[in-house]
Amino acid sequence: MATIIDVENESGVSKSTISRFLQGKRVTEENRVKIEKAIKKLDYRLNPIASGLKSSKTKTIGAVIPDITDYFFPPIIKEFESYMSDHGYHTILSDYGNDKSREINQLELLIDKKVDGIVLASDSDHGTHIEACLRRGIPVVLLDRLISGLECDSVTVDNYQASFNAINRCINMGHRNIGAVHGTHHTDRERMRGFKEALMGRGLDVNTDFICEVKLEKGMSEQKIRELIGMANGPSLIFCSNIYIGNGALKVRLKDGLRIPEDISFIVFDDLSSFPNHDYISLIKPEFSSINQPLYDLGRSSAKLLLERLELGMDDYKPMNIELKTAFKLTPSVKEIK
Amino acid sequence: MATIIDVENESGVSKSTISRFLQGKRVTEENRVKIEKAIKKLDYRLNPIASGLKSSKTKTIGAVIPDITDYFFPPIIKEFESYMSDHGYHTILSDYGNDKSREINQLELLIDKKVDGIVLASDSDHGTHIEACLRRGIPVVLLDRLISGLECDSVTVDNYQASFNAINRCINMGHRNIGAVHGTHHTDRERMRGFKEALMGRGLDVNTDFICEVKLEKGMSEQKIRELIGMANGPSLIFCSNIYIGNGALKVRLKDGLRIPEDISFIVFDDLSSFPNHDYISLIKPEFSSINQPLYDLGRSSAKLLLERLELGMDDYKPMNIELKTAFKLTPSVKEIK
DNA sequence: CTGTTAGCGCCTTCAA
DNA sequence: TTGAAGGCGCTAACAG
Repeated sequence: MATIIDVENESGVSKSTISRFLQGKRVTEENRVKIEKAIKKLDYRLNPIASGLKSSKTKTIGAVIPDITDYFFPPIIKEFESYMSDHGYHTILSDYGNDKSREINQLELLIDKKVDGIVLASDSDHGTHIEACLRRGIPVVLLDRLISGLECDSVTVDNYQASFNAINRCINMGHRNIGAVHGTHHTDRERMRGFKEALMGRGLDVNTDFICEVKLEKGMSEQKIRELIGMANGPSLIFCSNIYIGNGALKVRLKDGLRIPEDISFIVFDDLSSFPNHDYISLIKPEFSSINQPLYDLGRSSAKLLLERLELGMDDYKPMNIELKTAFKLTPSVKEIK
Repeated sequence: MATIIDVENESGVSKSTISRFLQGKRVTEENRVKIEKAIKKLDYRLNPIASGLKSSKTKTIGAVIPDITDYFFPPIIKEFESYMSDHGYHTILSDYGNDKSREINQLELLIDKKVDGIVLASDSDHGTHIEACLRRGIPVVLLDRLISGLECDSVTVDNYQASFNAINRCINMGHRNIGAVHGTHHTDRERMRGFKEALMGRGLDVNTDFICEVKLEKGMSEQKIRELIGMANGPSLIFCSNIYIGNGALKVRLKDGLRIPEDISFIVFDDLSSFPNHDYISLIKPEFSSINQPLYDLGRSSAKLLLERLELGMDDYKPMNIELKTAFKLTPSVKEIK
């Protein structure tokens, strides 16, 4: 491997000038030609490790997520990585497997690794580990999930407003007894806040009998949905606060031969058929009404925001918070009640 | 940030001894205690950039794949990253978006980055860019897809044998007119080789009218499947050489109200319902018969193999090739023909 | 087993 | 604008 010294010898130009040239600084035309020729001849490549030693920059960022096999992380990460790559950054993938302690651990490893920045979809209810990054001058962009009490750059969606609006639409369509099955994450809580305020805003009761919390969405939601459906004088519509609960609804529907919307109406936060490779779900009619997140935009916006922060630096840090808009897709899965 | 010099001063032990200690080499008990105390007091962390400069090791590997939003890469990558992480390596994700030239480009970027190794699911029909890695001493593990004429470590599945066996089973069940819709990748070709040899081995014709190639599986397979089904004296069973074609079959089935297996029998290479978050598909009965790949094992085996190669070094390189076994799941989607 | 001594390849003052 | 010189933090050869 040729080093800058080889280029110095080959070109007759000092390595400091070469180094400057490599950084795009001004060099006399004469030297430029000499240097370029030598570089080409030797097939010289800048050694990023050596340059990083002095500057402490690695052109590497860490993407810390709960589970890459989850629905929405692949498209988000794909777009993020692609954008960062186009801007000269490599992306280290760090899957903490929905394990809070591992999330903290992975963040520390990335700090030690000297990444230039981090994008994080946190599952934590405190921000100590994140503040540790910021304190060391490593910017963090929170993705999808905020942490209360933590001042930090972030890219999220309008969970509250979207849910509020969607429920309002259903009320307009005549629904009065509206139930919900929800998870426990920050996003679920935001969505349920929208749900409840929509009801209250229209003077409707928030009937807690109609609201179920499930901790492990992937397994438990089916049962809860059956319970709601089975109630005498139960809800006419069920709001599923995330896609796993929506999948529970889908399973109940398929297994029990539920007629939608005759038997019950559904709204799901996140649209299964909009995820890559899940489009065939749309063939099961009617599709569930859904609130759709802009997945690729989440990836792109967080990449842009991180790059911007990298430009700005961490001095007098003023968090930038981006909230993206979701789209509501109303389908015949919501019955019009006269 | 404390450096090793600080630890030297604090502990009174020379930095070379400290460095050795940090690498797990033998040190007197007395020095060990001194060093550990100083490290703890100063909260010293090894700077990987600096160590990399001398050792030329970055403890980083590149994972180069065609599309992270594809079905099987998330679980594979998850397992790979997790295993590598447990062994002190970070994984750079590099999605080349099914773009051959970008694949080559990404590999070069990773070489320049000085990664210690690469795992690659290639879409290339030649190995020039891979040989460039090997020549520079960067080991590559080919994942899922081999490249003819290239001697390289690899982890694949038994595409040929699995297809051969599956088709044989169908022949045993009485099928004589067997069609196929297949893609164009190396894996598809292997699978079709198994398909054809199974037929020939039993003295059956390989009816080329029953065999369709589709280039863009995601869009075109539906139509091809309809054509096969619509033929007078057409095949009684269709083999779909990959999951995208299987999805085409699923769509035709749902859209056209196809009865399985009364109207036609199906076998698909890869089982949709076995992918994470796709389990609800199994509720559509009968499930397609399928050949199942051990996704997590692909990730784990390639990680293990890469680590092993990192241990062995690249001197007198003898490629190691691992072929994992798939499992055949026979369901009522294949009709018994008397 | 330890400390001394050179670098690893690049960047960054500094004086010219 | 340029070159000389020193240093980033750690590793590795060497002699002891």
